Amino acid sequence: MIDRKSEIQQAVKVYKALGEPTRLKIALCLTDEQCLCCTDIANKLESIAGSTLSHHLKQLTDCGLLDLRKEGTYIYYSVNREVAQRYAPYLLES
Amino acid sequence: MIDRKSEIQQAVKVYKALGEPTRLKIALCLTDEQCLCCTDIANKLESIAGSTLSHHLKQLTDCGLLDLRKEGTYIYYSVNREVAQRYAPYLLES
DNA sequence: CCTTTATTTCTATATTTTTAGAAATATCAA
DNA sequence: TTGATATTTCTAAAAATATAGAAATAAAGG
Repeated sequence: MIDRKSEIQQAVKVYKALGEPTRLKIALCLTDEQCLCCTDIANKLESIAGSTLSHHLKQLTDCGLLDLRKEGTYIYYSVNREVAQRYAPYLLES
Repeated sequence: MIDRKSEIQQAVKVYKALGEPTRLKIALCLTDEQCLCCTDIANKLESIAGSTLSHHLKQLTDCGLLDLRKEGTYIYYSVNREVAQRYAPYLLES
């Protein structure tokens, strides 16, 4: 049972997550590349501290926009297509 | 000629505008009601200062998400369906 | 012209967010 | 166990944002 209020709250979280250039870039490069780990993503962005990236990835996963899969020491991130489709299908164009 | 970079910049602006509860509510009530003036919108939100509302409406129009039409002393706002469709069709659900 | 109403701009304050260094945790491999 | 790499958490500082009061602007009507 998802009520209107909590749905709006998720929408706010998703849009807040995407409303920051670094995080939008992360989301866009994950839709291109399907699945990347933290270090791969860091390499795609000019220069970013690991702790900063971790913080951004947390926001993107907390709102449901990214899924993650742990594999040994690595964590692979990918876009949750259902959430993207609902709130920001723009991400899935290309 | 819209290049990739400025397109991403607009996307960031749109998502930043929607990533704040008051502004998302404004956008949602405009998609419901088609067209409202400042004062109408203020009445739909529990309590908000005129100056604050003005600030939010500016952000929503600057990113292209809202259109406005001046009529005498009044300014009527409405959702730009093209922009909403592109970046956040969620707004147009009903 | 004066008054009223609608809206914006200016200014200041409080809150949130972004950023990254340093230390901590986790997993793997030697 | 030790060492190396991946990632997170803690902490603090700098920057951005949200909010609203007060003054300013704009349009309409008397």
